[in-house]
Amino acid sequence: MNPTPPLEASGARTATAQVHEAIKQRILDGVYRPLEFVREAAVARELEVSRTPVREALRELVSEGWLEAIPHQGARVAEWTEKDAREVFELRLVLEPMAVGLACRHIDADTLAHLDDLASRMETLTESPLDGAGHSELASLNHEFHRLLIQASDNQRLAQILESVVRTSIIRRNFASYDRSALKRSMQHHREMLIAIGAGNAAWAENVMRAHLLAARVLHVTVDTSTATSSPP
Amino acid sequence: MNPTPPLEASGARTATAQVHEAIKQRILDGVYRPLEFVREAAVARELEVSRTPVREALRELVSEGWLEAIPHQGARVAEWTEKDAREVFELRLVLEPMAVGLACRHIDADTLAHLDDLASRMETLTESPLDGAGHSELASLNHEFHRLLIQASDNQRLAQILESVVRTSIIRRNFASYDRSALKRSMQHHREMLIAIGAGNAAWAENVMRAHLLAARVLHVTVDTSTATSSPP
DNA sequence: ACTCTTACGATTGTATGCAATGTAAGAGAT
DNA sequence: ATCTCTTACATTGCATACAATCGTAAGAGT
Repeated sequence: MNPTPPLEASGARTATAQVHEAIKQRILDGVYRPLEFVREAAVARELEVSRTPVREALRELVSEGWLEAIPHQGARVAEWTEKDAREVFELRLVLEPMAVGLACRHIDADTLAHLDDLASRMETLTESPLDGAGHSELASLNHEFHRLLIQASDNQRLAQILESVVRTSIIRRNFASYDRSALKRSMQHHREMLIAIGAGNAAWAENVMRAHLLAARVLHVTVDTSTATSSPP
Repeated sequence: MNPTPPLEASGARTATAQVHEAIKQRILDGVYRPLEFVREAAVARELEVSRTPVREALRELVSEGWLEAIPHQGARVAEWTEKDAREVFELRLVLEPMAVGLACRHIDADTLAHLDDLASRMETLTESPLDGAGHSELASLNHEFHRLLIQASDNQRLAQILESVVRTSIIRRNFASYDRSALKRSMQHHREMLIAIGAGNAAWAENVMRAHLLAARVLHVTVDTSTATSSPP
């Protein structure tokens, strides 16, 4: 699924993997801001390792798109532009429907039950007004819902691509801009997708996913409706 | 006076970049075979550098999917299974039509002319019987055609994803299994796509691309089942 | 005031030594 | 013979020292 950081039991990983995680977390937390350089020596000092594992972690993060490398100058946090947001949405709009379509053929009962549970917990959350922590938990559950759905597609490459594409955009995504009706509609989409998948109706599930993403896009960015891509037959 | 991005286009690249290229070439050439470990010390000796740039190049190649890393054991050439082939085809079948669809809106006259030239050269090649070198050149032109089309989509992430996805499958792809009619049909697809793009008809172009890929899959699946066994010496 | 040169400091790039880890062969016991 | 434990070896993981390179700012010359 995620090939780059060698995934092991979270106790005895290598130093490189730990540094990798730590830097990624700092980017997500906004400690390192866009266009800011991540200095090898500074990270090494703070995490109490040598520069070697830091360098290797930085190279990996560059390959994953978190940082951009400038030879002999260093690695800095990738900037997030309007064009990036558009690119990611275009990709999600094609890949996530593909994922649910494939999931219709491969999903097992346990996964479906897990997804159902996640959907229920999100619905419960949205029944009362949300504070900051509520928004944060909702975002977390939502991310897990989409991640699990993607895994169920049984296409490792698709899963890896989507994971990386979605995670880079997740930084500035939350539900703060959702009003009550938008929230309820979003939850409804989740529920409807599960029903379509349970019925083995791929086309239904795919189109609900497209509606789900397009509805979210309206809230997150200013949309040029002419950039819509046609759906496969 | 030199606004050109300081990327590795120059001849005086870093040792890491050179090692990266060298190893990639050896994988493509079959010097390193699937599941074979690429040893740091051996590569360092042969390329006359230390283990450090080799290690960094290996990490990058792992992130790009050329190798798989096993902690404390090394990096080995990723295996290519039937499932891999299926996954890649599923992705191309969705992403390449998307790319041509987007290209319909963003493409410029120069690129279109370049594509036209590539299509013509391929057609010329297929008019006479092909030897090994001919197949190789056709494959090269074909790869360049698809690459250029993908670039024209003006979606950098899509381009990067497709480049990596297609590259890993290109190793075992050639036109040796194409009979005369299949070759001509393939060339016809290229030509028709360019006409559809020139007319700005995205749906047309997308569907020709799907047909193009599905037609190719039929031939490659046949090839795969007959040559799936392990290799000679 | 302006431009070009140059020296310096900061940072990355590379080499090498040593520690940690996994693999496999062999000795000893059952 | 088979199993287990030990041990030696090959390889990766990490730390440190040194070299190469870039950006900057001071200074000479015009």
